[in-house]
Amino acid sequence: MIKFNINEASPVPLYQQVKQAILLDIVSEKLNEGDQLPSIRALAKILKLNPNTVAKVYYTLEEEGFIEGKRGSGYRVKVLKSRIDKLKISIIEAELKDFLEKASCLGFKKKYINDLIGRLLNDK
Amino acid sequence: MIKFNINEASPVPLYQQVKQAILLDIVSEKLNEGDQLPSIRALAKILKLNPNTVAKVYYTLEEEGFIEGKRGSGYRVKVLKSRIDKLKISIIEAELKDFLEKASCLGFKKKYINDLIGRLLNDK
Amino acid sequence: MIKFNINEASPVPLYQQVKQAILLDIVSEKLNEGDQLPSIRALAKILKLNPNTVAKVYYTLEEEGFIEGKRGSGYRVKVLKSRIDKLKISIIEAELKDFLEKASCLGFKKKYINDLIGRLLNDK
Amino acid sequence: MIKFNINEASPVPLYQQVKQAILLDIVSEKLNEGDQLPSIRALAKILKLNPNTVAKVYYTLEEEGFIEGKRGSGYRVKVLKSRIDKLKISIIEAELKDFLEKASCLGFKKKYINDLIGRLLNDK
DNA sequence: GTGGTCTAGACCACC
DNA sequence: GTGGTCTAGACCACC
Repeated sequence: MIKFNINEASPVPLYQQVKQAILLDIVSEKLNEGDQLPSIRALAKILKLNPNTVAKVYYTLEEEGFIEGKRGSGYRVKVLKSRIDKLKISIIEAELKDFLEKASCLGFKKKYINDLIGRLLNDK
Repeated sequence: MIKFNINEASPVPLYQQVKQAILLDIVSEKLNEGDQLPSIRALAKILKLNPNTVAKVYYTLEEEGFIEGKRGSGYRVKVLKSRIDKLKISIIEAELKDFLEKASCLGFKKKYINDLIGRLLNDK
Repeated sequence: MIKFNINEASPVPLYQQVKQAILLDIVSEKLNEGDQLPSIRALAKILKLNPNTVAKVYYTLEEEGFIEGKRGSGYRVKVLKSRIDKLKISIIEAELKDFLEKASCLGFKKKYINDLIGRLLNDK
Repeated sequence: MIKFNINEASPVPLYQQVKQAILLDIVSEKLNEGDQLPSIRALAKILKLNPNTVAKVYYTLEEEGFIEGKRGSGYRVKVLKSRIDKLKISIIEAELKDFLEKASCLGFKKKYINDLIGRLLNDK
């Protein structure tokens, strides 16, 4: 089951939060080619959202080619392994650049960051 | 002068983007205790925003204790060095945890991440 | 229905007057946990105020933890009985201290004040 | 010396706060007929206000007949004992009515209020 | 329908 | 000049 951390107070629209959660599961291969997604109504019930909001999620994911809907049989994941691998790398590099930029902006030295990373990586 | 990268298309409200930019300059000590901020109207003109929007930025920053305004004489930075140091560390640790969680969620191994960090840290 | 005595001429901002009126009804338990407040637009119409002004009232009451708003479904009262009881007492004691201080400052004797209170209390 | 509790954050304009403080001293007979008031500039310096603001105070107090200014010799208190006595009583009665109304609005019983008053009156 | 953000522009107290 | 309040009215996400 997909893990949704919906944050009501966030300025990010709910439908985008839901979309990101599904996308993350596709990219991390918890959801795979051909997997069935919950129905709009079912997911709306689970997340306590209006079905319109969930419909918007599926509609935009379909537009972007990550899932595919058929009348009467719901939505299924539809995505190439090669596309996922590219996405993964571009996501993680962008995130890391972001982090390093912030760190340098706050005045942290390479050594401090390296130590911190070492510590947190081994905590896990 | 504060660097503002306002993103009109972002779901993050403009006033929060401006607020974050100022906060970043306070935390990174580009803005220091006692420094005068541009007047509401002046900043509004620079950023091509409505004065009300900038007023909201200053008002909420004041509520959170980072700046202080006086009738007739504008806003000034008002923040303790010790508070900044704590903030810095908590920000960078939270960002890093976020990043590492995403990385592990996407299935990247420690080694891969470590190599990537090494590469990007030395690029700079 | 909440009773609003808005005084246009007062130096107290309109939004604070409205806020105080609502707060008084919460503290005096005319408004109770879970009660729905009128929508921003409805209340603005009733009080002949701008919706922004009423929004500010609700926003600040929410910040202080007295009411809670949800997108699409409006604001509701959200306050613990125990908090109300404490508030009541602290309000009435502060008001009374204020009054007694003024009275003593103006040179009224205990006896005079006591008689006056006795008279006014029985008038009611 | 007059005691000024100026509250910068209050919505009550500063000039009205200063005016009230002076008026209270006149009514409580700490300032008496003929007493010299500090000069506009002197008072402005003490209160860290702009001289314009203090000038407004004196100007409106003069308009209302409580003080009188002469070119070259500053302002003096000018008020009849009978007027003060009437003022005193009307002030204290209005304050008390206000207090009792709030108390009854908050649901406090006569007995509770009486006890509270008894307690606070004897504290002093 | 609901609240949240935003613009344009006014008036006030204070400097 | 400065900030604080307020109106009129727009557009968006969500119900």
